[in-house]
Amino acid sequence: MPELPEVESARGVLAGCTLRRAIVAVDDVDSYVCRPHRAEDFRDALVGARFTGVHRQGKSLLIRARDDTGSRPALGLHLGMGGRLVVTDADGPLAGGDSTHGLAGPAHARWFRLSVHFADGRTLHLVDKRRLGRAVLDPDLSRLGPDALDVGLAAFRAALGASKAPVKARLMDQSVIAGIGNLLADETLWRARIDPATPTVELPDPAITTLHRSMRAAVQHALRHGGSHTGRVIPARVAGGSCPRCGAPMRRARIGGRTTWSCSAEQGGDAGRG
DNA sequence: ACACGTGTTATGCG
DNA sequence: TCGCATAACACGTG
Repeated sequence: MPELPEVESARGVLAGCTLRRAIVAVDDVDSYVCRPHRAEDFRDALVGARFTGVHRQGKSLLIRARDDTGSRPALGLHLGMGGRLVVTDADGPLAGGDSTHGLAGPAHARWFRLSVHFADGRTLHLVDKRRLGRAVLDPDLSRLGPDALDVGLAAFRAALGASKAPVKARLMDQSVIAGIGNLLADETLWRARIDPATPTVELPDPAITTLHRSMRAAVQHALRHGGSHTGRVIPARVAGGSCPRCGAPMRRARIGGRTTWSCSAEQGGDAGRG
């Protein structure tokens, strides 16, 4: 699930349920997800501290921590392809829990990759079946581009640059714009009526403006409606699907290494160019 | 059984 | 060296 909207709601869970509580134990059970993993690393860094704030850039989370004497290493979390954050207390899921998935229950403990226990009985779990998520200390976010949620038009245009790469690959490149994944990229380009295979350098100024507006609209829509999967073109990303706007057949391709769906009429050929 | 996937990174090619 | 495309990672799901 995790693209920008899902990570933003995870940020809300952290900010609402985990701040200012003393950390009494840390289970960094999965040395593949928790990196670098030297024994006791996460415990030494966090036990005795409290989370003081949560920052999100793109799909990355940075959780600042401190104790009575000063700052501690920050905890960096990335949800990968399917990770989630869940907070529980003695009565069960408190936040981030999902009634359909029920990821907080004991039956799902095998997918807990990192757990942070607080003095008041709450526990934060990183739940990740696929183990493509990551937990690190003092993460380096310097290679991330501007966040898709608040990047302005001028910065957006500058970030895209005059690349020969397909515009969809540029949108998904986290060092260009942070937060856009496969679904949001398809939704953005569909809203803008731009062929995802168009070399970025061939996009005229008006198309860049449209693309910027469409990206922000796609992200805002996903934030308000509960996730990247709520996009308007997402249901059409199936074999035999048709464009929700014009009814033309949807076309499947592989761009930037990811399955890509676009409208064969509105996003074909020179649409959005010239 | 087999292909696929809402992500990131290392490797390979021109 | 630069920039882009692909493979690899891990594992549940259809």
